[in-house]
Amino acid sequence: MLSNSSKYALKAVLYLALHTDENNKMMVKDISERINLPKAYIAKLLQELSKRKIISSTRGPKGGFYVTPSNKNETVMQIIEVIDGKKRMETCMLGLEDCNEQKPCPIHRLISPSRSKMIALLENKTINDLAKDLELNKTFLPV
Amino acid sequence: MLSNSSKYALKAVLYLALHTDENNKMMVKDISERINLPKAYIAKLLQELSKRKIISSTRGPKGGFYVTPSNKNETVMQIIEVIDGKKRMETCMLGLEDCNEQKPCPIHRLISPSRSKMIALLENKTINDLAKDLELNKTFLPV
DNA sequence: GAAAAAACATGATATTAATCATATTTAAGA
DNA sequence: TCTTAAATATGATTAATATCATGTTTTTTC
Repeated sequence: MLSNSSKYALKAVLYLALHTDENNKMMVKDISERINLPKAYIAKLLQELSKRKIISSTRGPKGGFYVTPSNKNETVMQIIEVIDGKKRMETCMLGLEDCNEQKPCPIHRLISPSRSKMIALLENKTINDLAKDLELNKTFLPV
Repeated sequence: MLSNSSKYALKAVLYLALHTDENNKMMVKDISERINLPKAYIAKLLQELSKRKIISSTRGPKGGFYVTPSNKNETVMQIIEVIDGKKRMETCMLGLEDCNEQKPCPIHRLISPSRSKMIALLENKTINDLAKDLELNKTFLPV
């Protein structure tokens, strides 16, 4: 469902949402240590997210990655789309090219409702929503 | 969600459910041509399914793969489990080892209900159910 | 304006999943 | 009982994904 990459990306963005802002940037070295994921790999992902304005960054000394209040309004699905591409989530579960409501594959009607629901939830959930839950200890992000 | 392998396996089993029985076996060469998937690959999958009694087979001349009425009572999830293993479907969407109801990851509560629903549906749906839909042209399995 | 510290861009390597190939075993039929 | 036709077992290759490495650009500070 999610690639390893988008799992890592989501973890990193949530970490940034909790621990950074315009005045408290964090460099990739520290992020990767804190969330316990490979530095070079996480770097590539964060660069991609930054290029697509899902998160923010500045180069040079005192630079680093951070998330602004505006960034926090990005949704979970937007992260997934940047990293995995739009298709991955929407493609037919049997991998059929022309599966649709009119010509459904054998499991389309069965699982489509649940999956659509899941996608809708991810599209409506913002980074801010998830960050708040973490702050209130309603959810957990172990390293 | 599903690996390529279990997609192929499900297609092949459904094809067998529609076109074979104890007296009408089909060899892997023909199956692969009909469903338009690589022969050697499909062979490996069918052998695994046969070993696990999800489908049936006999060797030698006039042999081949087939599904019995009993095989048709196997569920979609059983195919997935044989090919992908039990974990793939159930593992935390963020890949966290110790994510659970008591200590949920940031998206656990969000997507867990939809996913559980999906799994339950796959566990309760038999090959026979899906085969009937295909026979009635309620669903389609393009080659 | 030079030096250093950071992200950025690009490409290389390693690991895993997908695909293919082949020798072995079993069953049917002459 | 010999030959042939099928699945079976096993391993090799290829492709995709995950991971790592490094030179380039930008920004800060002195």
